Amino acid sequence: MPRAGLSTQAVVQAAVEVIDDDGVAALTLAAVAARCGVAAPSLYKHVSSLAELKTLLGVRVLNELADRFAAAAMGRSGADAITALMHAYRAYVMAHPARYAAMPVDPLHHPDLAAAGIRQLEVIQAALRPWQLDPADQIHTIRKLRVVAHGFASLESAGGFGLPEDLDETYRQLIATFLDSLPAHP
Amino acid sequence: MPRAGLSTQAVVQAAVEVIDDDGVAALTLAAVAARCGVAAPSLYKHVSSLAELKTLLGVRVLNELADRFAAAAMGRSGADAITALMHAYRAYVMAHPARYAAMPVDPLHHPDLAAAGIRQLEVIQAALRPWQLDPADQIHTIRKLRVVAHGFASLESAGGFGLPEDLDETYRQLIATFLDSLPAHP
DNA sequence: CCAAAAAGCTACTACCATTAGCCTTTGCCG
DNA sequence: CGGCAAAGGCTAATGGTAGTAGCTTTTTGG
Repeated sequence: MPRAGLSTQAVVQAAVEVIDDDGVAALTLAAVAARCGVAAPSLYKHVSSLAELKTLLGVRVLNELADRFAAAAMGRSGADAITALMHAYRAYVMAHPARYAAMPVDPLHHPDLAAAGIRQLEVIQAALRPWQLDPADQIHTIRKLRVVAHGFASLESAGGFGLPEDLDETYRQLIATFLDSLPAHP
Repeated sequence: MPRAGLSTQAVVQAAVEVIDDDGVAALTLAAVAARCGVAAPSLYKHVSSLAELKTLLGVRVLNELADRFAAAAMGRSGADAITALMHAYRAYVMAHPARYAAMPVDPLHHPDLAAAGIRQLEVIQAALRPWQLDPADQIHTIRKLRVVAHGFASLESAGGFGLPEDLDETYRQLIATFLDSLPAHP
């Protein structure tokens, strides 16, 4: 019985590979165990339940997207930074649709997910700084940005748009409309 | 062994009640059978599989939302009609979040769902008629409307907005921004 | 070098979808 | 009105799922 050398993060990594290959519905402990070369009950040494594995997967994916956000915003400001953020969001979702489907939509309500969710928020807040919005306006603005990015990305990744062509143009118009809705900034 | 008097539509109705009560994750044949007062295998006389039941549920929900759309648009035109449609969308989702979660996002790709999906589309097309958009613009415009309505409603119904207050204002702004992005009409 | 913790395993339970095959009710036709 | 076939229930069984219990082996730390 040689030891497989697993760890919690290795199990999460296997879960990512399972959903990348076969979709989020194929995420079972049996599939993860098979990929790790281990019997299913052995996973309980590293993960307390399937629900916890899904939460850990959520943390992983939230952080991955926050990294993309930070990279996209770096060295840009104003409308340029916002545009880059929104394109980074869409690019991530299309590159990893199953991971996006595994990303919880309400991270702030779960203690283990909140930190990763806040990382994303902070990047957006920083990008909006040039507009010097008052706190209430800032909340509405961040919400609207999320609505546009999440709405478009979730529809696109789920095949919700009938015709595949011209989606770049639709998204470009959405970003332009969102930017137009912001007050002028110095 | 008195007969329960089931039918396919009665089974779908029981499925609606199951998800309304316990969420979309609780939709199992066992739960539906219990609500019908019947053993689980008996459902196969009316429904060929759980997957088919989910499709039928999707048809039901798509048509229900299309009905709301039609009712909201009736007797209105222009920006007034669009505003009413978008509020009807949000109101339906908040009244029946589990049904919305059971609504397929890509109905046009499934033959059994396409008709119901097209009903929704036609109501939106009719509401946009005053703008006399050319076909390409019409596609982009309908997509943008869906992005805003679906993005907001799916985030709200999933608890994706941290603070509950002022959501009416956020949605109002989104609708206003969408309407501003349309060309002026006569 | 040994003891204890960590990390595997098998065996088991409970629940799920689905199939097979049986039996009773229902409705139609002679 | 009788009977027969179809329809709509049922139980039993299969294979897949999450999770638990308890055992064995490996690793590690004193």
